[in-house]
Amino acid sequence: MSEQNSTDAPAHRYTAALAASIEERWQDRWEADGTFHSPNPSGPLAAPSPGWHNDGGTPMFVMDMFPYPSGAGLHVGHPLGYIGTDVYARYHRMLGYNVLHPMGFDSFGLPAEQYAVQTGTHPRKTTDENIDRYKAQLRRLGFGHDSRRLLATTDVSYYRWTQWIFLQIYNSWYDVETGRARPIEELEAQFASGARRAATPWDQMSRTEQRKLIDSHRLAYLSEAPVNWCPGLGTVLANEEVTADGRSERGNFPVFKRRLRQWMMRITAYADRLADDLDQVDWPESIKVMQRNWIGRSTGAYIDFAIADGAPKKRHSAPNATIRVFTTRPDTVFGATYLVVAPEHPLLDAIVPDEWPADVPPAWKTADDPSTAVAAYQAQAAAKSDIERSADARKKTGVFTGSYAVNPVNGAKVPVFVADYVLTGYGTGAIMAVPGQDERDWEFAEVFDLPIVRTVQPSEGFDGKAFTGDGPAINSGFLDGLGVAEAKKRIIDWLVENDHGEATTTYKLRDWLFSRQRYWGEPFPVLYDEDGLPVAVPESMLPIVLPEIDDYSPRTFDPDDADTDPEPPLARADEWVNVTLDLGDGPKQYRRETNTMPQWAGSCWYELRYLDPTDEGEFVDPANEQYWMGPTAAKPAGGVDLYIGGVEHAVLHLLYARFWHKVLFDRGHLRSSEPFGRLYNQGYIQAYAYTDARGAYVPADEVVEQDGVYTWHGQPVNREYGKMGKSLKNVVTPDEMCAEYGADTFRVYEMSMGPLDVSRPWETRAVVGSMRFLQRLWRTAVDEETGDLRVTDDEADDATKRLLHRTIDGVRGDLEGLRTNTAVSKLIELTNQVTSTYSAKAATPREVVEPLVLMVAPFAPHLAEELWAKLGHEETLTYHQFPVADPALLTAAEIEYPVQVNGKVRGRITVPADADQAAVGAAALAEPKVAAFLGGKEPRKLIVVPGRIVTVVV
RNA sequence: GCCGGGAUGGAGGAAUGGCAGACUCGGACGCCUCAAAAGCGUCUGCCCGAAAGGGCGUGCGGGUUCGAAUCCCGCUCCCGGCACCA
Repeated sequence: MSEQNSTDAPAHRYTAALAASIEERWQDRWEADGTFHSPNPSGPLAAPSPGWHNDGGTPMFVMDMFPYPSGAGLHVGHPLGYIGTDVYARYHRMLGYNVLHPMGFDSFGLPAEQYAVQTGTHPRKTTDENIDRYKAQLRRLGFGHDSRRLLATTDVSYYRWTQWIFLQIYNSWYDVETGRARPIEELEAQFASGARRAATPWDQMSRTEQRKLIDSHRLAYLSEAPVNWCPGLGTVLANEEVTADGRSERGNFPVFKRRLRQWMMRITAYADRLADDLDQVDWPESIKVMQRNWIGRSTGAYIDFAIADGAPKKRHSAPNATIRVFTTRPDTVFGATYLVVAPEHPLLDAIVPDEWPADVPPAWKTADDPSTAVAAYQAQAAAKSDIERSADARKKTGVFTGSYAVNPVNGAKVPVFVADYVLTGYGTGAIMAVPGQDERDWEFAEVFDLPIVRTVQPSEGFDGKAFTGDGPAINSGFLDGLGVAEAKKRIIDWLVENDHGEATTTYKLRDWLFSRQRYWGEPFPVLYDEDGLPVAVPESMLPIVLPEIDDYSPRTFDPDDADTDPEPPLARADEWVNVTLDLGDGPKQYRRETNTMPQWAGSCWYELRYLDPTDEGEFVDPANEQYWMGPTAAKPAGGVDLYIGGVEHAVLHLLYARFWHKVLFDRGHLRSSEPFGRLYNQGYIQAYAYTDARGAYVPADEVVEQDGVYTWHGQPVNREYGKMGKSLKNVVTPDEMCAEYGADTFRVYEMSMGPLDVSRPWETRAVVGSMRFLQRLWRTAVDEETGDLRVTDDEADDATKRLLHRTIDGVRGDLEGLRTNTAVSKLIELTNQVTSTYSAKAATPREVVEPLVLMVAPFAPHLAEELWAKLGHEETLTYHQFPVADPALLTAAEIEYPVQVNGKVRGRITVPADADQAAVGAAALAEPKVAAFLGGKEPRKLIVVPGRIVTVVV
């Protein structure tokens, strides 16, 4: 040992270097032994595994929202949830559960494709490199993932099943009668047999007409949908990719709303079940609320308003002369003083007369004739982007159509307006306006000086305009005096009896636009025949593999030329696109679908593939799905036992995945009816970022703070709080933390920062606290100078033993509830107690060290394995039983009670734990300071809370 | 505007009707060291006080209770979601 080294830390202190060697060794051993392999009941992964409970262990499936493998790699925020699930999974292995804990990659996506467009590098290459990097980063953190189940959505062996599931959806229709999806052949059989009727009898339709009819019922269907089309980029864009002034976020090109033929998924068919089945899953209430709001179910009624005769020159016959409105307040129909239809309403053309009718207020005549006025307004509305519409929100605009309708309850002639505050996509795209009970209608009525009739008596003291509360009906004929709920029932009965409407339910949820003009996505297993009609690729021809191409960019156009059509990159792969295939009726020419699926597709079902990742015959073996995800008493809809991820996926991913799961359930492929039985949202780790005087970001790790002032190289900087990001120069990576402290320290730190579901700032300098904890723990069992075990078989002292058992009890409860931060603090307390009691002695009692090591194992698995081995155990502790508390040791022999006098603690007494309340009370009154307050008098009240406190009231 | 969540020391947080501030960072002082780092120990909510001790204190104002960070009523501010959905 050299002179300089002699003053260094002791040779066997738990340092980052020692941690690194321990961690690498155990990671190698776990991998070699297949420690975290979870056997399936059936199939290729059914081989037995070490420590597995083949005879009655309860299955438990724990997983994370899998990452997109970005080029930037992981920062310290990403693993928070992964560590949480790993702690939970390791803990449950030690409780005897059969735990499945996999990981994977959501690897289709735009960044790799954009990089490919810029550099010509195949997205596959970029993606694979990024995945390798992520794997290395994840391995360094010591996760107990079953490595055999690692999957990537870009693997052909994975996406062939994504395509297969698409075919299941495509080949299904939703039977409203039975409330579930059924094979499309059964629908065709119903039409063919006459059990179900179409407008034209089945046998009088051409084969093409028949196919179009069937196609219109599929759960995956082609539709002309308005989308954001950006000719300059050659692609359609998501709403999030369009700026407030209607241009592309990337490139700043104009974006046009265009109706294009796109694939849609009929998620709306499942609206009720997606809303109702939330009652069967254990999710945060806030997420359930967000999903319910997104689905947006509201109950009300359709009411039909006939167009009044007379004014229009064009004559109409039923049903075109009727405007059907949707309302949640049919009880207010007596106050409907006008109608409003959306600018896109299909009936608009038919009801607009050639001339203004007589007696129209001059202010309503915004043009020479009604059709000019309406056309101008329609053009103006069409030019507005969604964002502009909402920016103008509440400023009511519209024009009179020149047409009148008849209120069915009182025969009143009411004007029909067109206005953009009525949305075309919701309800019927038409409303009855009741300004007395609706704030928006009131505002519009003020603009056009329309009559306002109250139909609900406002509550006393009400001084607003529209009254939306409950109250007795007024001015409402036979409804007068009824409350809102009762009035609704009565008016709906009346509407039905008189054939003017019916009760109904509407939803905000829209069908899901499912195609993208991208290269790096799953190809659709769809062909077009010579009639241009879609034909499913037979299952036997899957997978449809992405073709190799030279140029990954879509064709671009003159940015201002809206009348162009997207040409996806795949459209240029001529040999791939144009094929001759025999689908059973002889070789024919087909053209392949050249759109690809959105990135959501792969994440819609990955939890299922984890169960059987190597199965080549099925997407998942039913026996495996039943075992890991089948319904149980505690989990009525089945699904993953714990799914942890960020709240940003509250709606889209979680709703789409539930939808696919339910289709597969309906089609008999699954026993679970929900994919995720329990969901938990971890918080975000955020960070401070610093800007200099010019507003440029400076490296956060070079900023120093003194007395609340932040400076960078001497110049003052401004502090912001938010995300971690490369451009913000505040990224801290787990790699850095592992190098500086070790993976175990990093894991402990992330678990101790606070509750898992709360967002909080990252603070590198605080990580050392977790390092110190592990160092102390190491030192209780290992001599820092010699590296020898310093453990004795002597009995531990009573106080330490009792604390140990209280800790066991507390840590079990905390881990069950995912309260990792309080679990860690309890382990630190116990370690501190052991340190202060035994560090000066020759050795620490084994009966304390062993359970402490086992309890630390879920958090710091490498260190725990190392100590466990040093303690003489040859087997991994992964499947060793978690310590069990001895109830006899959970309470102290004596209890110290604080004694309050009038709410303030004035003294303390120590009594035997088994003392009865009277004895505790007597001891409290005898305490000198308490007695002084009493001054010899009897207390007015004496309250003994067993085990807690004594309160005296004088 | 509507819906949801939140506010506790210098910082992260603990306590869900019973001793507010566990545990951790930071800070002060000390030990060890030639020295520094690491490590270890003591103290660390605020105010008065040399100390003993006392007073105040969980965003603000009320209330219930022997007792409230915790329950109830009324506000303020912050974060997230939705946003003309009839």
